[in-house]
Amino acid sequence: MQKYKPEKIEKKWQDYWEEQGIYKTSDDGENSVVKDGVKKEKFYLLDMFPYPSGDGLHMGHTEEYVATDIYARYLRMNQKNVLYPTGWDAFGLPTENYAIKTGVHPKIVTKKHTDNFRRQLKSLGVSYDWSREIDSSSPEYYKWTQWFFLLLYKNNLAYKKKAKVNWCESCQTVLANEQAEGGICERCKKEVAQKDLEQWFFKITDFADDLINGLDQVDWPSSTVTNQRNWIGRSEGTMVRFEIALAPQGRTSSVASSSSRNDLFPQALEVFTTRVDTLFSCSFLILAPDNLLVETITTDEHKKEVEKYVQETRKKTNLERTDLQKDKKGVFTGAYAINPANNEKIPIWISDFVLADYGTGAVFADAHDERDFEFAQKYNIPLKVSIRPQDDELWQKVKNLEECFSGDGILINSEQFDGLTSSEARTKITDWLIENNLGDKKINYKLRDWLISRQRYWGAPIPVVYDPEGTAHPIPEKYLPWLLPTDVEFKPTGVSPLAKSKEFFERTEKIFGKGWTPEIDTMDTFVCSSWYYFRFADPKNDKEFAGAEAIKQWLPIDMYVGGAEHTVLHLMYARFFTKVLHKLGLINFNEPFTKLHHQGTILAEDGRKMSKSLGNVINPDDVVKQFGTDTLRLHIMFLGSFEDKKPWSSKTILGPRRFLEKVWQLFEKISDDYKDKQKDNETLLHKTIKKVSEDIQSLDYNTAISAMMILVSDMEKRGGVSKNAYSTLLQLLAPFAPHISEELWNQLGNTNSIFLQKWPKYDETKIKITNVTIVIQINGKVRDRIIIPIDIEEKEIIKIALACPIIQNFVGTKKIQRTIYIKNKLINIVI
RNA sequence: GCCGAAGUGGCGGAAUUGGUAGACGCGCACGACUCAAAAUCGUGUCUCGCAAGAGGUGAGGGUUCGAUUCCCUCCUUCGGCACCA
Repeated sequence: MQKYKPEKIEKKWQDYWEEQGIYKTSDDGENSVVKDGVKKEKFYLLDMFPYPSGDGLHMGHTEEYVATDIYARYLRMNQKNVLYPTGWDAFGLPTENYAIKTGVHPKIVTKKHTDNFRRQLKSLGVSYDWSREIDSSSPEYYKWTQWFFLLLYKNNLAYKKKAKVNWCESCQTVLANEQAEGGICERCKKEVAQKDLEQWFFKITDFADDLINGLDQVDWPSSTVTNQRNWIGRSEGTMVRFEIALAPQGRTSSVASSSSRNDLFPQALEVFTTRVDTLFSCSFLILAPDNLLVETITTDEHKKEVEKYVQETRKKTNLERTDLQKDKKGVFTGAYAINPANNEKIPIWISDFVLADYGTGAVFADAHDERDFEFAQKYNIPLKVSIRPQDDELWQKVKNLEECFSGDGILINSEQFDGLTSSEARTKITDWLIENNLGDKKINYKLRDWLISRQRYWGAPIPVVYDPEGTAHPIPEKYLPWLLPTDVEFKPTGVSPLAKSKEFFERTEKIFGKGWTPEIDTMDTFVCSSWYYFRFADPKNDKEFAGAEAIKQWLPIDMYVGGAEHTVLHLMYARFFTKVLHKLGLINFNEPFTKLHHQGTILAEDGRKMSKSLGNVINPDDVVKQFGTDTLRLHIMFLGSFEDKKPWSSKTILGPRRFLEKVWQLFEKISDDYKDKQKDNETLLHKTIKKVSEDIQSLDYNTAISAMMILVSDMEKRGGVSKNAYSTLLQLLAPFAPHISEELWNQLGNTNSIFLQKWPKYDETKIKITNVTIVIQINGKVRDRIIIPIDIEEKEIIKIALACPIIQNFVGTKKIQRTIYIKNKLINIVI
């Protein structure tokens, strides 16, 4: 037999599997029916489809796809009908930037990159069903992305409004949040400002509660569930109405002189709070500078100062505005409000630590909030307390306003509510406010509607046109796909590149009439990735985004795998789309991803992140070339637990390679002339079948590999192995190292692929052991071990244990206080 | 600051309804083979100790016959959110 040379066998079997259609999923027919007529159980296994970057596949991809591939192969060998597809999340900014730099069209760049990704994936032996490949930048795909936009629009879930966006003055373009991290433009390193623009939004906030409730039904990592909950940020509280006290000498000229303004003058202002128990100590109100009420309520006397402050905050960048270190500044408006709890007249201030777009853009302030406390001290606003902490020492300080107490406690200075606990008071005060028409229960969310407009080229055009009056009209479905024009300049000019397309505008006028113009923004690429998992069920359908039957057969996804870094947004958006479809009665489930796993990051050998700038990136292609695909697959799974981050090691990869060499060498030692039954260690073999099967199901691939290593070492030591036992070993190894397993399987004389075999079953009777090692402890310390037949009773064990010389030494004449016996495990003698 | 995850040999990591800590792999040491080296094989490898034994899973306490595992306090690292009233 020749030496193990992976480069000679791997390509061969990859081609063979593809020719034989081993990975192909069929919706019906042979593949989904077992011989006896029983329908195979479906399993939809999905990787987050990759963005095909110019760097090619990195180690994180490799880890993820090899892990799911092992799972897919295991499922198929267990007679599951598996849908395991992939495709390309191909729209996006890096490709567009590359086009700007080089002048090469993004379509050509994308083709180049996806070709490379596909080649790499195939060389890793990943068993995707390539007949279902999708590309989100192809018209066949984005036709349906646009269809989804129209669906949302028709159901009042898509709307246009003015919104603040990140604007880089130097680049003359809008930036995505990721490009404006820390308020600095990624490209020119200059500060990013806020700018108001008309933008399209999806009404994801309508589904806030559904998105929270659904989290109870899914089997996801708890940290991801928590992150989603925090992101939605549901908080229950109370809306309190404060009457505005008209200051008679105040707003004379500008407000009073304008009669229309006078009519509009607000009677009351609403404030959201989760701490209504502190209402009696409320000493002032603070509004966000961009709250629309600011202009109306400010008195002439304070007008100048307020305007100056508002101007200043408008100029601030995001970075400055959220800088916590800076102390809180604000100005008095001259206006007053009435505290509904005690009818006290309290001043209204403005400050930019109050956010305009959360709650009502106004807060009530008191001594029981750190920020309010600090603010009041700075501007000498008188405070009082209404919550008494348990701790007396703390109470002395709080009472004298030396320290802020923001926890729950007992109410004081709160009239009929005195003596209640904070949580009791929150209910009772709210009820009282409702009875007196002074407030309401209210639930607030941090979640905002999803801004999907992008002033970019490489994305799906928003299917909207404007009539000559500027009113938006959805494009009728029959004109989809609403094609992305090709006659554009990529160089950033401050407007969407589509604005420069002659063809695009001519097309619009031709179809809709003179003076009609197209929407020139494209959609956020997250829109494309919010529904792609439906498309795999029916990727060639040109009548629907996916046929109802196909959806029914395959969805929801049984296991979804991808990195933990972008999952809050992507998973949220994808769940939102599913919930929309469910609400509209188009599907009968409301969570798309039943089970979710995140792979841990593969760090560089030095423990840092792999990055081009650090020069510590390992390219999977190089590893395949040097060691072979099977070794790479085994090694990356053997590095550690799938969900933990772990450093790459170019040294320890020798271990898995040696292991495969041993498996290869072992072929020479197959002998059916031996009395195989005696030769094989059947207990170990069946234990290994059990261990590997269980570990694959829980993605504990590292320990599964370790179990196979133990089995192979044992076979080696015995100097021979039966063909049966060796065949079983190859079957266990096949999902992990498919090429070598298929090769050796073939050399055994099998004509069928190993992947058409049934997964080995273990025999419970062969695992059953007759002798066990019992640990003898004295006072909880291990002193000796004895091997005895299984299931011996305690009395018997004590007798045997006490007969051991070592134990006798320890016990001597001391009295035995008690003994603890754990059957077939240990005996602990307490003296 | 808040939320979450994690801290185990020289290194990557095993082990949890509380029951033999360090599986498996790398590295290292010694031995075999070799003119030699590589490769391969064998033996050993938590620390201290000749040994008997003692100590040991980030630190300190607690519960228990027994704690890497459960509880409390603290430290460190990583990830996410970041003035959300």
